[in-house]
Amino acid sequence: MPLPRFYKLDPEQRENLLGAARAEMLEHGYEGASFNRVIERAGISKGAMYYYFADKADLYRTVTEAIAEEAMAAFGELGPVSTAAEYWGGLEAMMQRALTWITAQPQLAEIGKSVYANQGGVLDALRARLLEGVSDVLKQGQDVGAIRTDFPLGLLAEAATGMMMGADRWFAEHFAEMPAEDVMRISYATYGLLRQLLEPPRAEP
Amino acid sequence: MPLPRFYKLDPEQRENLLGAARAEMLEHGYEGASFNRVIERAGISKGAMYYYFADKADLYRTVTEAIAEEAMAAFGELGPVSTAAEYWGGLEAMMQRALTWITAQPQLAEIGKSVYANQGGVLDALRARLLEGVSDVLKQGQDVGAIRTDFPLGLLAEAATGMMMGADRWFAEHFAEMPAEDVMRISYATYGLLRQLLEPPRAEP
DNA sequence: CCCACAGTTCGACCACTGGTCTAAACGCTA
DNA sequence: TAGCGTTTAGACCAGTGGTCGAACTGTGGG
Repeated sequence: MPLPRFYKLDPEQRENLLGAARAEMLEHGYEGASFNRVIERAGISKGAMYYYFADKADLYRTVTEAIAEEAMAAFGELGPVSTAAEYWGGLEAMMQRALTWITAQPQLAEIGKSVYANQGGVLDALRARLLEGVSDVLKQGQDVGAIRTDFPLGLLAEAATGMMMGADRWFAEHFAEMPAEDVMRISYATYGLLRQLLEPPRAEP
Repeated sequence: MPLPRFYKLDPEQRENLLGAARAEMLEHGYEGASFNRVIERAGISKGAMYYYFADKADLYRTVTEAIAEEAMAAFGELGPVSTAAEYWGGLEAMMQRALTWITAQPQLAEIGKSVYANQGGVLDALRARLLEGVSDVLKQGQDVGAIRTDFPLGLLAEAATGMMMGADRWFAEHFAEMPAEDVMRISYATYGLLRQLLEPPRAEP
């Protein structure tokens, strides 16, 4: 997080700094973003930047966390559910909201995905929080018998997230060359795939 | 791939160059590896290096492809199968071999995973080949009725790979603090999870 | 009034990165 | 030995993230 002084800065300047960093990341992606260019963009000196942020990672982390916050807000909450059917309905709606946000903000989503892909880097904490969010949702499902309990919760969360990321990658690569109705149909079916992965196993016949 | 001249180099020197690059990548990971250090390690001049490799990406790609080759060889083939039961047996053995290799070569595996995580970078071609391999194995399963056919093959491959990567991440984070028998049990159960994801859906009761 | 002092800003500078380019050394054939 | 393509060496380049001392600001006290 930024040094405490940063929060004593007038909001306009704060927005300016973070905005410059965000613009840079949108244009060049997380990896390609240049600290020096951010400084140039913000019209501030290097010394000043380092006066407010510990280092490059600090700045980027701050921006990325803000994006994650926006995403979370857009995805919304599951809300209270008391039956498995309600749960799956709520989850479907949530996934729908997520999908809408992702397609509306493809660049932001790209940054989000780089958080997920990142391993051992500065975004680890953020990644952990994301998976905690998923775990929480799954936990809710377990409480109403919608989600299987025969696996460690964290493992389920990782597996489910990984699966959805994989599916997302496939869609990103193919949805351009597909009729819209196929996209809809298959993406809905993929939700079914997720559900099948997470539901308690049916008894053997 | 390296410039053609590289293959006219005497094998010892070839091994030296690739070895230096590999050592550097093992020590610092794919992202952290420095081209200049590789040159230093190899005891060769920069001009010579650029004489044999187009650029940094070229060198790293070559090394990574070699590692992928080794991994593929270690995983082995599924072999001919004619029933679903045989298929799942063969796949289990294959996953077992993969797991063994990964735990024996954790650093190499780490590089392999960074290939998977990578998006839009120099490793894209390699990533595509990996998924093609997975697709081939799934295709074999479809032919004997072991793998569902109600999804595009590529999507299944991405989803399955993503799920396993997620699971792997969980194991990497938890297996240190777990009794070995739990690791075995859960990892075997995870294989069941994969199978459940990929098998044709059972008819509704 | 002005001086001291903390808080803030500036940009020159540093070590390092991947990449380019000239020039010399080498091996070979004529 | 002269000439020619191949190979090697390393100075050099722009760009990177990061450091640092000097300069500027505003404020409170003697």
